[in-house]
Amino acid sequence: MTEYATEALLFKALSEPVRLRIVDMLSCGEMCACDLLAHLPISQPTLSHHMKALVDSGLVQVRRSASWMHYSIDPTRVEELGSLLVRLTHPKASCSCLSAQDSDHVDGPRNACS
Amino acid sequence: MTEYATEALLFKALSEPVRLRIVDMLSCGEMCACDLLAHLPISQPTLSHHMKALVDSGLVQVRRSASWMHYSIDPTRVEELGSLLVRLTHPKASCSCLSAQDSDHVDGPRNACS
DNA sequence: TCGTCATATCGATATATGTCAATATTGACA
DNA sequence: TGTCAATATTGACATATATCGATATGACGA
Repeated sequence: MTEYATEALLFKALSEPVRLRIVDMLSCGEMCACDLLAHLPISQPTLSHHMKALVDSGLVQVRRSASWMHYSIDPTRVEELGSLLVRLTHPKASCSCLSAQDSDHVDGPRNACS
Repeated sequence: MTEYATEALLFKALSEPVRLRIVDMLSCGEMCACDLLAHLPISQPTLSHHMKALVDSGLVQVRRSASWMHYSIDPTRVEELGSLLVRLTHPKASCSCLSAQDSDHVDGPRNACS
């Protein structure tokens, strides 16, 4: 499962309503933390917590100007997430279940169910 | 935040490494629970738990044949998620922070930070 | 009807995380 | 250096959820 842990973090970053709203707000351009805070029903520490999650995921970039933190969406990273979504869901020739290495099960495939 | 809660559930469904791997396995075609279980290092109740999460999100469809549950990806729902990602991250004319209705803050925008 | 197999649910537990108040840190400026 | 504003961190708490063993349900065949 190790190989999927990193990729799951990208989706996890967007799995909270607050963070989804923040991303939506950032989609119209760079915003500083104080402006985000002014339009969100959350406390300052909570905003800081969520911004850290978004920045850690790489989906959001941060630029410091004096005391202000300016956040913006990283289009490259978003594009990567889109590609990941396609890669994970689009039909492929070889099934990944055959190449999975970290399964505790060592027995082969059972008789196929109808 | 209510408006984003439903959409966040789609990303939440993909925010766990196990579920991401399951989706990857399903991307090559329909699989039954027993086959998924045979290739995953998790217990049967845990698999059932994760499949319920995926089916509830709508990203995975289920088809019953006798005692077997056959799971497959719903391409339509995946497409919706892709569109959602674009909609949330792509630059737009009107910033959603101006139209947000469920903020506890009633004061207007502060002085813009540099 | 009985037994078996596939899957779902229950109950319990551990971990993760969202949230806030309080406090610390950082940078700008006098 | 001292103060202030913006942001980060800490500590505490509540909730969510991932996980498993045990058990229940449901379908099929003998």
